[in-house]
Amino acid sequence: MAVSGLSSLKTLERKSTSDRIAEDLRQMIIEGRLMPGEQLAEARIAELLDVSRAPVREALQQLVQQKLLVAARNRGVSVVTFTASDIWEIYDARCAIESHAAGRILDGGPGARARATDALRAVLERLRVALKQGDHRKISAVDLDFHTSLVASAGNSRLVDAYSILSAQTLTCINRLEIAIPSGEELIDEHGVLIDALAAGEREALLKAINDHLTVAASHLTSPQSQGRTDGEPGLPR
Amino acid sequence: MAVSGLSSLKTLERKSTSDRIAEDLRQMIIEGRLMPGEQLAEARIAELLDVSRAPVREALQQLVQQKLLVAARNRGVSVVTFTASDIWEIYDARCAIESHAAGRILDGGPGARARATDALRAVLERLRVALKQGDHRKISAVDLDFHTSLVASAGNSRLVDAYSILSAQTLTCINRLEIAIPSGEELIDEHGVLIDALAAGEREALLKAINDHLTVAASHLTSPQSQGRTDGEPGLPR
DNA sequence: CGCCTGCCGATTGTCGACCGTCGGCCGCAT
DNA sequence: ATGCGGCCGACGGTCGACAATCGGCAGGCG
Repeated sequence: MAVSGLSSLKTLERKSTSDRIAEDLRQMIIEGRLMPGEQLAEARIAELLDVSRAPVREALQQLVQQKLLVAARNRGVSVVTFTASDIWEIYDARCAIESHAAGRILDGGPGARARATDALRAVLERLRVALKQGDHRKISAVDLDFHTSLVASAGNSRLVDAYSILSAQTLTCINRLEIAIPSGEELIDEHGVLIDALAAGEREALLKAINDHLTVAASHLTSPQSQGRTDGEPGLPR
Repeated sequence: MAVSGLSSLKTLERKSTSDRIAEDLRQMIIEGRLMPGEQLAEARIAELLDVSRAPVREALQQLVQQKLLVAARNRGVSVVTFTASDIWEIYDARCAIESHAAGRILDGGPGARARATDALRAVLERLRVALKQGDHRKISAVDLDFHTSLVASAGNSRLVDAYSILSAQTLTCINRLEIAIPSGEELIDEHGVLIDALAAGEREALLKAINDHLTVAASHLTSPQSQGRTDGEPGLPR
C-alpha cells in the first residue's frame, strides 16, 4: 500500500471547546493583553464567543489551577496580580526544576548530554532570529522555550508539567513589564555559557550558570527601574 | 466591644459542592478504594450524591489536572494507572523539589533551620505514634506530611503546590500496593538522619539523605516482591 | 454626622435536557 | 471462517434557565 501522505491531516479540530477557550485566554494573559486584576465575567465571555457558559466555566477553572487567574467565591475570576515576592517564588521554583533537570541530564551519560545540547543549540538559534526581529513577545517566548527544552531533556513529564505552569507565569510577568532586553547579546551569552557547561559536563559550572541566570532575570523583573511602559500603569502592585 | 470568642465558628461549610466532591473522591483514590482503570461515569456519581452533573464534572476536572484521573475524549474519566516509570518520575520530581527546599532552608540561616527542624521533629513524633498503631494508611499519610513539612519550610507556596500533587500520587501508589513498612524503625531512622543533617547544617549530608531516602522508597514500590495484596490484583500493570 | 441595616443589581453555583460522538455488537458479503 | 460496514446503547459536551450569594448603595437610627 502506498504511503500517500495522509498523516498531514491527522488532527481535525481535535479540541474541545473549553480547551480552545482556555488556550486563547491563556495566550491573552501571557501576552499581557489582559490587565492584572481585570474581572472576567463568564456570561460576557460566553456571549463574546457565542457559546454557552459551561465551556467558558471549564476553561476558566483550568486557568485558575494554572495560577493565571484567581477565583473569588461567588465573585468570579480575575486576572492574577503578581507581587515581587511572587516573582521570587516563581524564579526560585524554576531554579529547583531546572537545576534538577540539568543534573539528571548529566547523570544520563554522554548520549543524553549530546541530545540535550543539540536541542538547546537549535533553540538558541531561534533566539538569535527573534532578537534580530526585535519582537519582545517572541524573544521572551523563545527564551522560555530554551529553558523548557532543558527541562524536557531530562525526560520527566511531571517536571515538564510543573515547569510549564511556571513558564506561563514568567512570560506573563515579562510581557506586562515589557522590560528592556538586557542588550540582546547578553541574553545569547548567558544561554551560551549554559550550553557550554552542559556540553562539557561541568556540573558545578552548569548549576551556577542556571542559578545566576535566573537570579539576574528575577532581579530585572523586580527592580523598579525597568524601562518601557510609560503610561503610568504600574506593572506590579504595592 | 468584647472579644466574645466568636472566632470559633469562623467556617460555616465554606466549601462549594464541587470542592467537597473533589475532596471526597481524592481521598477515595488516595486510600486505594478505587481500582486503577476504574471508569467514573458522571451521571452515576451525580445520582449517587444526589446532585447535578455540573459540580461532579468540575470535581472530576480538578482531579484530572492533579493527575489522579485520566480523561479520554468523549469516554469520561478513569482512575489513573501508574506504571513503574511513573513511579520513578514521581520520586525524581519529589527529589527535585525536596532537595531545593532543603537547600533554601539552609540558605535561610540558623533561624529558618531551627524552625524547620522543630516542625519536622513534631511530625516525626506523629509518625512514631502512627507506627505504634500500625495503621498503614495513617503511616504513609504522616510520612508524606513529613516531607511536605520540609518543603513548606522553604516558604515557597509554588513549591508546596507542586509537591502536594506529587504527594497525592505517591500516597496512591503506596496504598494500592499496601507495601510492608520497612520495619518501622528503619523509617524513623531515615527521617531522623535527615533532621540531624538539617539541624547540623550539613548540606551535602542532607541532600544525600533526601536522595537516598527517596531512591529506597521508589525501589520498594517498583520491586515486584512487595508483600501484602494476595488477591491476585496486580498493583501495577505490565 | 457617622454607623449600622436592609435592599438591589450583578454574577455565580446549580440544575435538567438535548445532541453529537464513541466503542461494541451484529449481520452480511467474500 | 473472516473481514467489513452499519446499527445501538451509553456517555460526555453543550445549552438555556433558575435560584442563592455577594458587594455596593441608599436610607434610617442613634
